Amino acid sequence: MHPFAIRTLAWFDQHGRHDLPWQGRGPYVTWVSEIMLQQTQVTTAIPYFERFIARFPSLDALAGAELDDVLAHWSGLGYYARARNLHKTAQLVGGELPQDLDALEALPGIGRSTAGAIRAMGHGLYGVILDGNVKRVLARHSGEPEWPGGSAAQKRLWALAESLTPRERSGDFAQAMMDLGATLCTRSRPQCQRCPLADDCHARRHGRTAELPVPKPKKTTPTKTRWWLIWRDDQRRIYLERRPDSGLWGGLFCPPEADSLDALLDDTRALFSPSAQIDWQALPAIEHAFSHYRLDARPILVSANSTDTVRDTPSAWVWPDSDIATPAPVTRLLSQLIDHD
DNA sequence: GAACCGTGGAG
DNA sequence: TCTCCAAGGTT
Repeated sequence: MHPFAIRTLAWFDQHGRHDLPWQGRGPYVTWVSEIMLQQTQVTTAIPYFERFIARFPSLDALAGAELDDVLAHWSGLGYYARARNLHKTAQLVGGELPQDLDALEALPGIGRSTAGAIRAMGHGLYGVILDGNVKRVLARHSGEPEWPGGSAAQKRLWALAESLTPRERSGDFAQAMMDLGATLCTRSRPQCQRCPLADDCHARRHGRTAELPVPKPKKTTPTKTRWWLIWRDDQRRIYLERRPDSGLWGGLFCPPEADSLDALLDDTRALFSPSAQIDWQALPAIEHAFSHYRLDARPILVSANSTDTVRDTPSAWVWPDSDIATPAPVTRLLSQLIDHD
C-alpha cells in the first residue's frame, strides 16, 4: 500500500468522520447521499437526506413513488434533474444497483466519481473518486499547476487518485480524502499542522497553500474603477504627480487617484484644509483596457488655486496641451479638457 | 470545451 | 453588496 494511503487511513481511523447519517447503510443509501451531495454542502444536505430516506427507505420504495412526491422531497435543494434522475434510475435498475463501474456510469445522474463512490462506499468494492475535496487535496499535495477543473489537470488528478487509492479499504480511503478536504485541507486557512500528508505536500513545502489549487480563470476581465482628481487652477493648469519608477505607468505623470469618490474627496481635503467645502464636477469616464483588467477612470474636476501643501511625490502643474509624459488615458483626458473649453 | 443547472454559506 | 464556490453531471 502506498505510504500516502497508509497515513491517510491511519488519520481517518482516529480523526475522520464516522457518524455521517449515510455511512454504512448500503448501496442505496450511499447512492442517494452521493447524488444529494453533488455541488451541495454536507450541512445543507443532511435534513433533506433524512426526510428523503424516511419517505423512500429502499430502492423499491423510490421506484414505486410518484415523481411529484420525489420532487417534493427535493424542493429547496436545487439541481432538480438530480431528483428526476434518481427516480428514473430506481425504476431502471429493477431492485438493485449494479456493481459494475461502466454499468453505474451508464445510469442517468451517475458520472465517473459518483460511480466510484457507490462501488467503494456502497458495495464495499474497489472504487476511486475525484470530487472537489479530493481535487483540492491532490492539487495541493502534487502542486498541480493548472485549474483542477480543466481537462489536462483532471486527467492528471484522476491518474493520481487511481495510483494512490489502495485496493483494500478504498471506501475508507475515499471518505478519508473527503474528510481531509472538508476539515483540514480547506480552501482558506488549511490546518496543515494536523495534516498527515503535510511532510511531502508540495503546497506546504513551498508555502503556496493560499495559491493552490489554481482558481478558475475568469471569463471576463475584471474592471477596476478608479477616481481621478483633476485639480485645475485659475491659469487652467492641471495638477499631476509622478508615479514611482516601478509598477504600472512607472515614471509617468498622472492625476492623484483613489478607489472611491469619498476617498478622493478626503484626499482632496487633505490638500486644502480638513474642513474645506470641495466643489467638484464629474467629467466623462475614461475607459482603458489592459492585458489583465479594464480600467474605468472617473475624473472629478476641482477648480481651485494651488496651495502650499507639499506631498511626498514629485508633482507638476501643466497645461493640458503640454508634452509631459502621461499614459494614454491621461493624455486622452487632457485633450478632452482642451476640447471642453 | 463551455454553458447550464439552484441554493446557501463564507469571506 | 458581491464574488466565489460547494461530495458533479449532462448537453
